[in-house]
Amino acid sequence: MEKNYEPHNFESQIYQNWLNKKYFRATINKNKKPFTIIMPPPNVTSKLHMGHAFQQTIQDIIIRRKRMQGYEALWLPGTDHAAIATESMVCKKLEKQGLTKEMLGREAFLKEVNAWYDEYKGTIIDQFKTMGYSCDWDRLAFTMDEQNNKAGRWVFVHLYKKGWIYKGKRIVNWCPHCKSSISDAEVEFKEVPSHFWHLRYQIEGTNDYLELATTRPETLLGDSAVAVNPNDERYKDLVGKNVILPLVNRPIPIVADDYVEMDFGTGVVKITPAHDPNDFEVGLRHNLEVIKILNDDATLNDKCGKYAGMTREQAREEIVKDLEKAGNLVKIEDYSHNVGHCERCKTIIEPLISSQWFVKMSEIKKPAIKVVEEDKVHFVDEQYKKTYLHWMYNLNDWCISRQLWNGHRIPIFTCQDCGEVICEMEDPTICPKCGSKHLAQEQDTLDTWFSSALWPLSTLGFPDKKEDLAYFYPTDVLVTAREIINLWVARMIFSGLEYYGDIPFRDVVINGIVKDAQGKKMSKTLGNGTDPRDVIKNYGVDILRYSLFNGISINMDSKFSEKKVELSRNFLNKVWNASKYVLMQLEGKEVKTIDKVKLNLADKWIISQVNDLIESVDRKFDKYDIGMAESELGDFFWSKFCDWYIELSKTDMSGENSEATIATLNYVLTSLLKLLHPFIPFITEKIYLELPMHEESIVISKWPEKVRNFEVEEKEMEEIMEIINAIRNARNEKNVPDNKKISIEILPLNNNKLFEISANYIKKLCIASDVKIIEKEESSTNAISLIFNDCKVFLPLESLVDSKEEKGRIEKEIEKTKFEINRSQKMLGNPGFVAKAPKNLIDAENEKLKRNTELLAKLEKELASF
RNA sequence: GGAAGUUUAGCUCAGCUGGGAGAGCAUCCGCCUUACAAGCGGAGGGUCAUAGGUUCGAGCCCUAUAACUUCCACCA
Repeated sequence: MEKNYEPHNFESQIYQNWLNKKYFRATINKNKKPFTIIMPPPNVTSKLHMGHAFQQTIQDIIIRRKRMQGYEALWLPGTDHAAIATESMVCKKLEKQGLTKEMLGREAFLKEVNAWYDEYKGTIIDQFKTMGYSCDWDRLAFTMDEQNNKAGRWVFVHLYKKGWIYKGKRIVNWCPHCKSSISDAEVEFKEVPSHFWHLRYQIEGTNDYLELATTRPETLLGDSAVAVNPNDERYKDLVGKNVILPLVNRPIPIVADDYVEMDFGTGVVKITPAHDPNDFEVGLRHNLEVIKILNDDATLNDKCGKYAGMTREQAREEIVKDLEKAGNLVKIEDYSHNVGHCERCKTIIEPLISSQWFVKMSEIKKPAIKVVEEDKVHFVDEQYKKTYLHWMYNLNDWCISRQLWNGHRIPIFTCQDCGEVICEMEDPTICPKCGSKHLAQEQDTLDTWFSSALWPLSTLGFPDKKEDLAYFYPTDVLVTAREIINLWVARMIFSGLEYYGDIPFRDVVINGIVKDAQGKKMSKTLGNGTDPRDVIKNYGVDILRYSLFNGISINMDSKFSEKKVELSRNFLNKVWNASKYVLMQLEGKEVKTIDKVKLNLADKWIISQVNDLIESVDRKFDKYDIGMAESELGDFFWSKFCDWYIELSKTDMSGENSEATIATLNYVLTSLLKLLHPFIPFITEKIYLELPMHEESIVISKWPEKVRNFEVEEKEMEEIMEIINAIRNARNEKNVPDNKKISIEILPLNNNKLFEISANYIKKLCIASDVKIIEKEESSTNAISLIFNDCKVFLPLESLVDSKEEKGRIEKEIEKTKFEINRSQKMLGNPGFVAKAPKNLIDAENEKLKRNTELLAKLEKELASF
């Protein structure tokens, strides 16, 4: 093995070998249980960022352990076509050439889009491979590939025939500049200073007025009601009456609706169903007329009389003037509020009514609610179960049509001659009703989430390949982000249930966000992000992977910093060096398994510790607490294995029973490498293959299992460790530098054999020239004495010993012990505690009391000798 | 506006069904001890956000408050 840890020398080489050996390939294997993860597909044109590195590595860690545990482990990768983002990028590119998509036409435009995909496709996949991800690359999927198209078509036809797809009206975000509807995600809300215009409408048949406030007086022309809260005492009597809409002199009703907040404004709202999403909803509930008053470019249309042709800004000005003249304007207040802007052109968007396609949700959502309520689909973080259910209970019909060209075109054809609507698996060429060949397909495409919702099904071959589906589906765990619980997770659940009759996954893990060192979200515009590609370049993949998880909970947001990368580098370097040491010890020796040798005390201790570790790490893994599992492994490796065991083993290595130590070193290192492998796959493989006993690759090696514990020896070793700590402490207190050896005398009071066995451990770790086991106490005037329950330790430090100081030290020990005794006595004297506390706690407390009482006696006797 | 999360050492975070406040980094002291100075040994450092409550016992459970973060909605 090379002297220094140089990850770049072997990481990519090792990965290539894994690919060649097809370790990540998963096929139906009746002798194994499957374990499946479907990757949430990253945008096909994206580049690796910290969010990917974090989320995908979580999955790699999970799947690698399962593979080692003997499951047929499938991690199925894929990419997303990201319709909106791509369409907007391609449009921008065209714009630079002075073109628009309309100038190209649909077909040519889609060619451009595909060229764009081809150009960027693969970058993100290559970067995932660099990260060491153990995906079955043969199954790489794309949300626009054939299987997905087919699944989408199947589902659409299925829903259509069931009568669950329909065309309806809805308010969309309309950009008057782009002359297109845009999705909610493309709307930027910005705080804009404006006014609150207080208006008064005359109540029909009276001289009374109703006062209301609005930020958009120009939409008054499209008003079809005013609304108040049904519980509002001020207006209760007016509900059902009419007011006269000023300027147009049209009577409109006063309706009662919960949407209105009593203590906002005057508690009265004008309702414009055609130009406000909330008003539209109110309109539906009260069956109100929908009056569209705007053209596509946001000028007022011909229904607006003298205002027709004005822009919305001009109209606002004119209408306010006219209202003032007519005596309907009460006052103008300053008011600033959020206004939606087009992300691309920054124009203020206009909510407009238009025709859209919908999926009826009332039936399809029912089983999806049930499986989560019953935890058949289990959100590992309970809080998200609430998020999900809250959304599902209030779920309205799903608008699936988008006015984009990129994406899955809605497979509905209308006969231009007889009006017959056709929706089948194959594109029709003639009308089945009238035989006409004049068929027109819908222009709109489907919401990206429509196909994403089928991801676990389509990637496994739905609706065709029933075998893979039967074996790998339902998948085991979904790892995804908080903000798409409703958009994606929910839709996969009802889709799986409706189209295949089973849940798509059993566990849902929602991962946190990786933020910068200050706790700010990493963003391109802020430029505060760390690029994982830079970390890989400078430190290697394992170090990046390790740094992402050390000491964090994956469900919470974490902070990433260069500092953490350095700490990780230090750890991996430690792993390298410790392994190098172990390999040196094993070289040229016959290495036996630990059940074939007579183990030393330290060997038994570390073996017990490793077995506890395996249990604990497994427990954490099973709770998806992988950040904590990593930290525990790191701590164990560094402190228990390196600082304690390797140091202790050095004394046994030079003894006659070194074969046990060799066996133990081999066993412990092998186990630790395997446990660490899911986190840091490359370095562990590199070292593993150097070990004398190894399988073909650590990737397919067997995950460690608990073998045996040595309870007695574990306790004994820990007692010795406690003594070692106390001696080291005394050395430092007396300022004895580490380059000066001391001599140590031990007077056993109990278990004499233990001290004979351990003398060399103490000698080595306390930097002693010799450790003498004595039978009788000698004069202690020139020695420091340390009192334990089972022994006394003397450090004859001659001139450094000050009998006054020694007396003080013993007195301090006595104080401490008395305090402990007092504490125990108080607790045990408390009738409430004795009556209510669990028995094991009371027993433990009694035991402590006993030991401390004995210790106190010894200490007091020691003090008396001064 | 609605909901959720966080608040523990100077920093980053652990702390299991309530039962003596932990780790790493940083700081200070001492060491080139034959795997590792990117290292080894040791030490100091905390009113567990605040105020109440439940309990024999609260970092943990309940109530309120504050600050920060996130998600959803976008409100006349």
